[in-house]
Amino acid sequence: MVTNATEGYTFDVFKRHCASHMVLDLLSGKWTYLTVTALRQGRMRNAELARKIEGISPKMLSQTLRGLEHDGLVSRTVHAEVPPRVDYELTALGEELAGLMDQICIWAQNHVPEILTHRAANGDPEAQERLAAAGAR
Amino acid sequence: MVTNATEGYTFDVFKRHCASHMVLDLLSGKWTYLTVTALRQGRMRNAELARKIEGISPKMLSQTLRGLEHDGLVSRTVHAEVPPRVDYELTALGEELAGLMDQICIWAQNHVPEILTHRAANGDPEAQERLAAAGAR
DNA sequence: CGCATTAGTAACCATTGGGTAACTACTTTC
DNA sequence: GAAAGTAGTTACCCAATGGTTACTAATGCG
Repeated sequence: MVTNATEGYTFDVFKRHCASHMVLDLLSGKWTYLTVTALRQGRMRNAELARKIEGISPKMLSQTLRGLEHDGLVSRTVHAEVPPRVDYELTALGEELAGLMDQICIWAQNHVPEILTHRAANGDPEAQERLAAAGAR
Repeated sequence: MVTNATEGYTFDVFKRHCASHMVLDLLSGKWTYLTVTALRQGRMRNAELARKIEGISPKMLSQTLRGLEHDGLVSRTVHAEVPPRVDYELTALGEELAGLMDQICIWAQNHVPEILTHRAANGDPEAQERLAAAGAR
């Protein structure tokens, strides 16, 4: 159980119906992580994001950005120009979260070999292939 | 693009088919986060975890633990006793990740009010209710 | 014998998340 | 007048995720 520093809230992440289950919403979703991380590099347009995040469909990019905007992590600015220009930027709140997410990203990148080794040892064929490919290089 | 410190790997999280997409696998999944965080408090048995993580079904607990074990983040020890006793513990690798996840968890807890305010402003009825309930306290 | 306890797994179903493709709206340029 | 470029949305479909329920195995205890 944790007591919130600023307000008087008392809650426990492990309980259902607890507001901090929003954590899960923030982290889940296949594209949230990549989108937030991409925006760390600064303000970007829809098409730029689509190009950067390989494999994201227009629908999911839009949906993910809408979600982040909803939570106040990303701001969306429409410029009155032709052709239209819309850009997205992390808010201060978003920046904070992005920093933490980036830590995990860096950690993961540095431990890819270890995790692959574990997976391969447990019989994961994809991990075995990847390891073999990396070893051959 | 990031170059791995220990090996010679070069990869980019934003590319598909990149090994660091494992990040996503680690973070996604409704229960991974809670399970890892729960295990930060030390070695635990199946039933203890089930009690702690409110709402998790036996199936999902088992599946989540199996996944974490697969990746080498959690170790599973079976004791030759009757009734059977099995306990789970974070490995060194798991501990590291758990620490980072906890940062995000703490951040989220501290910013619940802000995020709820944003959501409420964007017309989210659940957020409006929660805010009203918190205000009344 | 039969029940209780622990730690599951298996089968089945409902929900949701995500992908694909097609379509809109607006204006400048050819 | 038609095409191109920008930023989307909508409809439709499939696959993955997760929930529910029922079942197993092993053994000590009354």
